[in-house]
This record gives sequence, structure tokens and C-alpha cells, in this order.
Amino acid sequence: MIKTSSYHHGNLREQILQTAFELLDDEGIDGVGIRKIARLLGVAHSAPANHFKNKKALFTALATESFRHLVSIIEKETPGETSNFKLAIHSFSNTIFEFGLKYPNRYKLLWRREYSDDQDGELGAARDNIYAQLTAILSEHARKKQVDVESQAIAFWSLIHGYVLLRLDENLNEGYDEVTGIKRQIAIIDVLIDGIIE
Amino acid sequence: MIKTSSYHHGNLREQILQTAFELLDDEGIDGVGIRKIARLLGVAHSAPANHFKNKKALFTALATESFRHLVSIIEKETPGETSNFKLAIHSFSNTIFEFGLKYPNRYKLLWRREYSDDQDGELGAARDNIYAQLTAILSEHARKKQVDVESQAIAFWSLIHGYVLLRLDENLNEGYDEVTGIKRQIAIIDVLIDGIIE
DNA sequence: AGGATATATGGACACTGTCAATATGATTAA
DNA sequence: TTAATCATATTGACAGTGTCCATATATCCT
Repeated sequence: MIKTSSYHHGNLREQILQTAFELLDDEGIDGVGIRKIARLLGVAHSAPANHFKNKKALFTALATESFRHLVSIIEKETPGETSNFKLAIHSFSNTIFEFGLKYPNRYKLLWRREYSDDQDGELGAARDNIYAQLTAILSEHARKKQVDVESQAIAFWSLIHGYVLLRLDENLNEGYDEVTGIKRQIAIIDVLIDGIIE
Repeated sequence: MIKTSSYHHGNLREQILQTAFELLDDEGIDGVGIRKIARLLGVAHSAPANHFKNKKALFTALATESFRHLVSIIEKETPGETSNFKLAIHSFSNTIFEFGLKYPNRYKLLWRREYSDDQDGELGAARDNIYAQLTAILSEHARKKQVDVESQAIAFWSLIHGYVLLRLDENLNEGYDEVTGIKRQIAIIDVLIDGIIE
């Protein structure tokens, strides 16, 4: 155990976050508990209170970091300007989809506002970046249609978000389109694209 | 308090369900508690155990009844065969949307399988009816496309489900399409329809 | 009436999050 | 260096939770 700071347990805050992520990933949102984390770290049950004033503050930190993580992945994966619309939108939706499948409980936490502090500015800023990334792609490639760009963005985002959640909650299984043979998560994006591109 | 059965507290099972629904609606999923319900009903903290062996069983009952409720609303609202595709699909999505907005916490509970008993047959049957209703509408009006009907159904369902959840979790606000002036939840369906109908 | 069954009670246990009082480590000022 | 201050950790308490158990009572059936 590396002590980057002083005190008995080194950088307890970091270790709390790490353990919380492990519990979140392994046991779900309800599996994260202050006392449980303290126990796992061999520290008094009330030690975490110095770093997170309550459970909501802990979840807020988890959500903020997860948002930043997701945004950084999107930035890395999104192709440059030269690419076409289909490529960009498929890349975006694929990134969201794979993040959700890799970290199902983090993804759920991201959008369940009741668990985190809605007044937290850092969290809000981190969250807004995702939507900004999506609208950036769309507005760059949007064609004039009978609805505005924001409706197209919301339709896209709803489709992706809904499919990911259905998969995470096991209301849908992995599947392939029978006609094209491609993965379902790609096929449904194509369904929507054909309605947006003229 | 009407006693439809015997014993001190009449039909306790019904009253537990009713109180649980009130708590669910007012305080969310985490606001539902066995002891809290017992306290509200003026009954011993362990009385509910005779009717629901644990919390999961209670949630399973709540979810089952909510699914049946939603299915019955869809049946009532769905227009007859004479109607066209757009009408039918808008009616379906509108019903889901309004149920979700009226009973946000019931809607969330419906799809969070971790709260209910996945082995419960009645719950499974009640849930399957929803998807059956959607595919019935779609297959009746399906056109040949580059993807199969199931991909279209999943795209539709993902779109509706995603939009409802985004609204319920307050990740989106009520809005209107700037071009057409219609409500957002209708506009996004139109976006998708234009990709499905030829 | 008696016995079986369904239902309700109260106590216990191991948890939980949060708060308050206290103690100790680390840092800064005099 | 000593003293004061601050950050951090500990311990104990409190009210609350779900679940189990032994017990009691009500109801139903034979």
C-alpha cells in the first residue's frame, strides 16, 4: 500500500473511491456502503466522513469521475472531421454501448440523479459534456428535415440510452439482425439514420 | 377501514399493497419499507411477513400489478385495425409515455429486475404482454426494409423507453420541436417513423 | 368441541447512515 | 522549540432497516 500522503492510511480518499468503484461494479448501487468500505480498508466506520460528508457526496464523486471517464473515451474514439455522418454516429453510439456493458452499474448511476447531489457544479459540468458531444456530431451533419436538430439529437440519445438500459437490466439479450446479420445495437441505429439522412 | 375478510386488520395483504404503492409513488423505490408499511397500518413490524415472505416478494407483487395495469391501459387506448400505422404507433408510445410520467417510480420499478423475483412466472407473463403488444402493431404494418421487423421493434421500444427514463430522471425537460411545434415525445417518434415506413 | 391452519405479536440479531465527543497526527505561527 | 491550529481518525451512540424465531391468538374445518 503506497502512502502518497501522510497519516496512518495514506490517501484514504483515493482508496475509498477505489473500493467504492469495486463495490459498485461487483454488487451494484445498493452494494456500496460507507461502513462496508471502511471495513474493507481496515479503518474506523466513521473515518470516511472526513472525506465525504455523506453517502450522497460519495455517489456524486463516483458519478463525476465516471462522466469524465466516459467523455474521455468518446473524445478518443470519435473520428476526425473528414469522416462521414454514419461513421461518426455509429462510433458515438458504440462507445456509449460498450461503456454501459463494461460498467453497467456505473452507467446506471450516471443517470439516476436521486443518488447524487444535483447542486454539485462539477457533476453537472461533467454530465453536460456528453450531450454537447452528441449535438456537435449531429449539428455538423444535420440535414434539413421536417423536425429540428434538437429533436433528432434527443431521438438519437433516447434510442441509445434506452437500448443500453434494456440490455443492462436484462430486458433484452444480445442479438443480430436477421436480414443483415449485423449486431442489433448497430441495426437499430441504422433504422434511425435512415430517417434522418435524406 | 372496511374489513372484507376476518381477523383484526381485515385484508392486510391488500392494505400492504396499497400503502406500498403510496410510498412508492411518493418517496420512490427506496422509500418502500416493510417496517414503515407496518407502522403506517398500525400493525406489528413483522405482520407483513405472513403475506410477503420478503421485500423482494413485495416488489414482485407491485411490479406484476403495475404491468397488468399498463397492459390494460394500452389495450384500451390502442385503436382498431382500421387505423393506420402512424396512429397506432403514436398511440402506443403516448400511452407508455403518459404512464411513465404519471407513475414515475412504478415505471422504474417495472424494468429494474434486481428488485423483483426474476423466477416469478406471473411477473414474467405480465411483462411479456407489453412487448407482444408492440410487435403486434409493428408486424401488422411492417414494410420490407433493409433490417428485420424485430430490429424495428427494438428500435422503437428503445426510443420510447429511453426518452421516458430520461424524462423521469430529469435528464431532459419538456420541450417542443421548433420546426413543427409539436411536443418532443411526438417529434422523436416521427423521426423514427420516417426511417421505418417507406 | 377439538385440532389444524392462517395470521399477528414481540424479541432478537446483524446490519445501515449519521452525529457527537474525543484523541491523535501534521502543519503552521510565535 | 513550543504552542496553537487544523486535518484526520477513533469510539460510542442513536434510530432505522430486513429477517428470523418463538409465541400467541384468531379462524376454519372436521
